[in-house]
Parts: sequence; C-alpha cells; structure tokens
Amino acid sequence: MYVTSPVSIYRGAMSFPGPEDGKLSNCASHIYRVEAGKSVFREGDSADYIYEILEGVVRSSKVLCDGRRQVMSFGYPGDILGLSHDCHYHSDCDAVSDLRLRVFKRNACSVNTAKDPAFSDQLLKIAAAEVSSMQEHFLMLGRKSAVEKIASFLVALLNRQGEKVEGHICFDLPMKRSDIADFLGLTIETVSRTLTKLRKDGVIELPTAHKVCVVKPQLLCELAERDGDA
Amino acid sequence: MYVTSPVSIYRGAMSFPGPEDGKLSNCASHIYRVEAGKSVFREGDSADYIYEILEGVVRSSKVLCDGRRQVMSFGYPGDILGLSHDCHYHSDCDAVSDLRLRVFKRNACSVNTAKDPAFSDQLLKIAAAEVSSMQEHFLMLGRKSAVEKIASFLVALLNRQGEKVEGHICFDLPMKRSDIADFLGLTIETVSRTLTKLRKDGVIELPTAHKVCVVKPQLLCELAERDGDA
DNA sequence: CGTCTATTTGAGTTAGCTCAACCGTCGTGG
DNA sequence: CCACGACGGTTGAGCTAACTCAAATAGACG
Repeated sequence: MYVTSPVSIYRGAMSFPGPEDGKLSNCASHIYRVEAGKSVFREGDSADYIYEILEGVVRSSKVLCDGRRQVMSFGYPGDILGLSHDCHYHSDCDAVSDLRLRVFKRNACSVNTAKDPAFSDQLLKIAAAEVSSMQEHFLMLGRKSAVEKIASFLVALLNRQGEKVEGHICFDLPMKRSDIADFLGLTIETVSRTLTKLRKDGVIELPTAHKVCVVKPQLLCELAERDGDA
Repeated sequence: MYVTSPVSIYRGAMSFPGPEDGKLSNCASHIYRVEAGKSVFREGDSADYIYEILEGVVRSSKVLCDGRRQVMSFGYPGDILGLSHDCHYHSDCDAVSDLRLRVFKRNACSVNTAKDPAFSDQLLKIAAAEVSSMQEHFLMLGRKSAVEKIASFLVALLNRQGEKVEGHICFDLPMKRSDIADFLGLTIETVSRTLTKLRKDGVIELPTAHKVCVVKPQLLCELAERDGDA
C-alpha cells in the first residue's frame, strides 16, 4: 500500500520534491565540496548553514553513547540538509561519496535563512514532506522483517536512482553494508545474507558489492510489502 | 545521551514547544470535541484542517495492508495535528481519551492556513522540531531492546506528564497495551511482560493497568539508555 | 606481494514472537 | 441481583528470525 521511498527522503534534513536546483537561489550561496568519508557537520554543532546537495550521497545519523548507531536517512541530489528548530544540528552528517553542496547562511538562530516569506513557505512544505516520509520509515523499522526492509530499501533506491541497463533496472549502492544495517535496524551479517538470498532467488543481481541490478522489480515490490516466501 | 521525549512529540503532526494556547489564534478557529475511541481524521482524507490539542490524548498511526500497524506518536495538549505538504493527511488520527481540539481551516492546498509569514515561520519551527524528535524515535525503534524501549517511553511520559504523588512521580497511561506495542515495535505480550519485570524489579509500581508510579526515576533513565540487567 | 578493510558465509544462541490459556473488569440482559 | 459475554491484560511454553561470534574470502591500495 505504501511503497513510497523510504530512502533519500530521510535525511536529518528536508527534501525537495525534485532536484530543482535554484529554488533557494534568492539567498547568498556558494559551492562547497566534501570528500567521501568526511563529515559535513556533527550533531550539536552550531547550525550556521543549510545545504542543498548538488552531487553525491550523504548519510545522516545519530549515535547512542555505547556506540549503537541509527542512520536516519541517505540524502541525494536535490535534498536539503541542516534544518534545525534551534541553533544546533540534531544529527551527524557525513559524505558517503564525494559531494558538491550549495551552502546557505542562516540568520543567527532563526530557522529561516532570510526574512523571505516565500522561502519560509517552501521550507515548510519541505519539512512537512519530510515528516510524512519519515513516517514510512517508522513502519519499516518497527514492523517489517529483514527481507521486507531490504526489499523496501532497494525499491526506494530503484525509484530514485534506477536506470535501465540491458533490460534490468540498475543502480549504485554507494554506502557500506554497515550503513544499510544501521539504516534498517539490522546487523551487517543480516544485510549481507538477505542480499545474497535475493540474489539466489533471482530477484536481483549483484555485479559488485556496490551495484544492484533488479531482475524482477514486480517481485521486489511485493517483497517490500509482504514477506513472501518464494 | 539522548533521553529526550520519544513520545508526545511524535504525532502525525507537529509540536509546540509548550502548551502555549493561542499561538495560532490569529486565524479563525473554533472548538471541536471528539469522544475517546473515535477518529479525528483518516489517512488520505482531504487535509482541510489543522488541529491544536487543548485536552486529551490522540494516537497517530499508519497501517500496512495486512493489518500491521505502526503508531507514530501520541499527541498531548499543546501539540499540533494535521500538517501536510499536500492536500491529504498522511496518517490516521484517533482519540485515545476524550478530546477538546482547536480547529483551524486550511487554505485550499497550501500548507499554511493563512498568508501570514509569522504564522508560517512558527509552523516551520514546529515542523523542524518534529523532525528532530522523530529522529529520537528512529534510534529507539531501530536500535533499542524491549526494556530500553519501555523505559524510554515511560521516561518520556514522566517528563511530559509526571506529577509528584507521595514521593513517587506518577502519571496516566491512557493508551492500550496494543497502542504502546505498535508505538515501540513490540507485541502486547512483550509490553506486558516488560512492564511486569520493571514492577518486580521495583523500578515502577502499577496501581492499575493505566496508572504508573515511578519509584526509581534514576534507574529508569539508565534503563532507557542502556539495557542494564539489574 | 602484503596489508587493511569490507563483505560473505557458517554455526550456535537468544530476545522477542506466536499460540494458548487464564484472569479481571465492565456492561448488558434475563 | 446475578449470569454471561466481550474485551483488555497477564502469564506460560515453545519457536524462530535475527543476533553474536568466528572464520574465510575478496577487493583496494601502496
């Protein structure tokens, strides 16, 4: 019933309806590059900037004191990072791949970056959409099996990133298995085993560990919703 | 490290920093009552109104086609219900107890209820706070044990609702066990067993099934973060 | 070629689930 | 007034999906 993207729309962060570069362009901005593996900002940092992803993939996460981690979202081009209701960021944000970001300076401790009603309204819409998609993620974390979680994740990436390659729909899986595990509330072993199972069942192919080709998209979608046993 | 409220701030919905009645009062509004057990709105309904809870507790949830349910949040007085980025609500919303709501009419399909920049900015702040607190819930759903989940839940209610009663801090638990289970991603049996365990360990008392007295708040907070075995 | 890290695979364990029985409370109707 | 049924909550017993621990394999890089 709800196979809407449980990825990409989950950042620590807000999402644009589409990668419509320039929506925020009425504000002073400049371009910022971040190398894969480096941090964009940390939880608790002064939230001085809002970022729009132009290129690359980011990971937004939180950690418990004992090291357990929850990845909140993966951000893709078009997504917005760094909205906060107070002066500080509320999650860590790291570059999964090399990034190109557009940076907007915030006004002191205001949520908005500028006293521009249209801009504020745009951010509100983004925030409301964000809440809505986070709710999908709740369903996944709380109520889905490992197979359903992995399938849902792949379907989301497929919808966001998929490209036709000789009959199959393929996409990159730039993040590590541990990132996927922490996103779905699983262990790396379970992620690996489940991907292997989907491969053996002929649902997907894994040309490399970071490349997925979906052989049976229909079946994958069904698995995302109900834990079929075929 | 993060024992901030994983409840109440999670509605399908947005939250006020505090129960500051009247913040939205620049808009036409009236009062609406809903009986315990009745629905306020359903997922997919036309999102014509935004609600502020004046009295009572609401449950916001989503269901999968096979009936599995995830409760997103419980809303308490001061919380805002019904924000949407498009024309429809994105979760079901039901009265856990008798409600008194303040109702605001939305303008067509705009997120905002009125062309009022200050109001819009207020909603944005609420939405950003909402996102931030939903992230805490992610950590809980994805990474915490049953004891930690229940303890976190009780701590959140304690912070929001707790009142001193002869030494202990007590509060109501108006929702059913199944609501708690669907909120925490557990079964009713596990919720019941875990509450019993906390009672037997002397952490809490349960005068009735819907009343909690916290005997050892400090210990409860520790359990909320790390699954101690005492 | 060797080292380091990521991933996969295997074997055994367990937290939480399922199924089932039981109990208490409350409202209804004889 | 009491019997009865419905519903919500608790408790028990056994099962299983996912976890933990451990080892093997595969790339990536100097």
